[in-house]
Amino acid sequence: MVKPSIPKGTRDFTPETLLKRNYIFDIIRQTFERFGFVPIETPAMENLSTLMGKYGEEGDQLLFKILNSGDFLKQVDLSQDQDYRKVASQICEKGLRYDLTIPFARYVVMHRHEITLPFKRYQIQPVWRADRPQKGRYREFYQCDADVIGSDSLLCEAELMLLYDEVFTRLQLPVRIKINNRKILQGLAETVGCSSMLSDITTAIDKLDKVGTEGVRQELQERFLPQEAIDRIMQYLQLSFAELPAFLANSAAGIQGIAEVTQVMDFLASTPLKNELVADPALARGLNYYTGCIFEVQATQLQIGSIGGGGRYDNLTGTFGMPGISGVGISFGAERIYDVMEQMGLFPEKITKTSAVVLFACFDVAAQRFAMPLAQQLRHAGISVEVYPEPVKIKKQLEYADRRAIPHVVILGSEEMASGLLTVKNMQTGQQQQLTVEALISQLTE
RNA sequence: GAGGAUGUAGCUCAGCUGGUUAGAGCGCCAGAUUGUGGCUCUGGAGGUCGCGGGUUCGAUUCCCGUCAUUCUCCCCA
Repeated sequence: MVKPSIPKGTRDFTPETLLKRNYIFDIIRQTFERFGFVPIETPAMENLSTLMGKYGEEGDQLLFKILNSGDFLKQVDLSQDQDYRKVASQICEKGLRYDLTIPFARYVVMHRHEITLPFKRYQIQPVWRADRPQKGRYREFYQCDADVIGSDSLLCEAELMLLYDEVFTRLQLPVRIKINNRKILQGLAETVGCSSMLSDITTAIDKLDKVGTEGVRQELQERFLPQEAIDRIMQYLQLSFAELPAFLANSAAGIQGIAEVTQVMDFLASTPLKNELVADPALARGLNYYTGCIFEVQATQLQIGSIGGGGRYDNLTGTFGMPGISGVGISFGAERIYDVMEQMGLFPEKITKTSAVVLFACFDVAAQRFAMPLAQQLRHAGISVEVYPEPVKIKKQLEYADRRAIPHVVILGSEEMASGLLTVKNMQTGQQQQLTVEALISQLTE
């Protein structure tokens, strides 16, 4: 006998869980479509050549690689000591996708002739990372991405802010949306005389919420920034957005970044958000492919890290031979949104219930045969119906209805078949009535 | 990659400084109620104490190893 198990960091979803997850996905999907995004899907596996080198050194390590079929050892040169990475590249040509952005870039290039720019796509699919699982972190998890590719306009950024606002409003989950611009951070790096260390600075600043100002200072010291630069960065972190122009006055990039954020705000001037939108100079985001505006969403009532993020990237398709295309996108962290909503009790009561509204409980096979056309009649009236498949004791069948939270049970035996009147039991009140099918239907469809 | 914690019934866990038939709650099954769920009562089933080795007269308990799970850091969603 094999002890049943699933791989580390993966999950089965129970009906209760999946009904709640789908509630979130449905709202996100509907909102994407309301903003004119169209769906695509890409394969779970991509060629490793598509994925490798796109997520940094550590990213390559975190890719799940798929062993070639057939006699994969035939190709391998084991005559001398080899780096395992080299061997891996000889025996694996495919890998599971790590995110939805790179496959999308690949998709755009491959389908360039059938795509009309600007192209607005959304994609809700699982991704895989060979990471060590932790609380709220899995090896298989879903991403919900929407990107606009082929437009430089900051109206896209503004609309994405409205999209975030709409989704979290519908989920009744209060959030703070932060916006900043990579060029502002670049301006900071220039201003403190460390342009070449931009990514060190952004990864350090990114931890501000987690480790505090002293933690950031320490992080910067470990990354060997000059003391003077560190002092000025600490000074920067205290600034409000309004104070940035003075601080970044000598950086063309910095001024450009401020202008971009301001313009996004201008686009939103006459469509106020229901949630908080703040320009936050301290917002960094680790990913290095962002080049313009960057966003992050946090739940305001719970400390749980970000539940969404995104930004503008230039030239994402460049590595696939299609340079000069700019895009901007956002992502929803479905797993964390779920956790927050669960903790705050935001899932509507009715989605946690079973789908069936009526159960037919039959005494014997004759009653079951009698029930079949009645069940169909109810179903055609739009009512979800189950017929209990075994002619066992009514006690047993009522117990089943009780556990599945099915609100109505039709008890069917010789008496009902003779009279043509159905015995309908309301499982909440325990009361029973004798009804014709028509009366039952009209009662349930009121 | 580094460090910690935990593995006992289907689930959540108790089990004293090592001691003879390893317990509880919940769940499950049956009955009280042969055409009626929840509540109650009665009875019942269910355990290689993760696995391997060691110490001992004796190990669920102590030691070592191993596997699994989980948490923190790194990184990320």
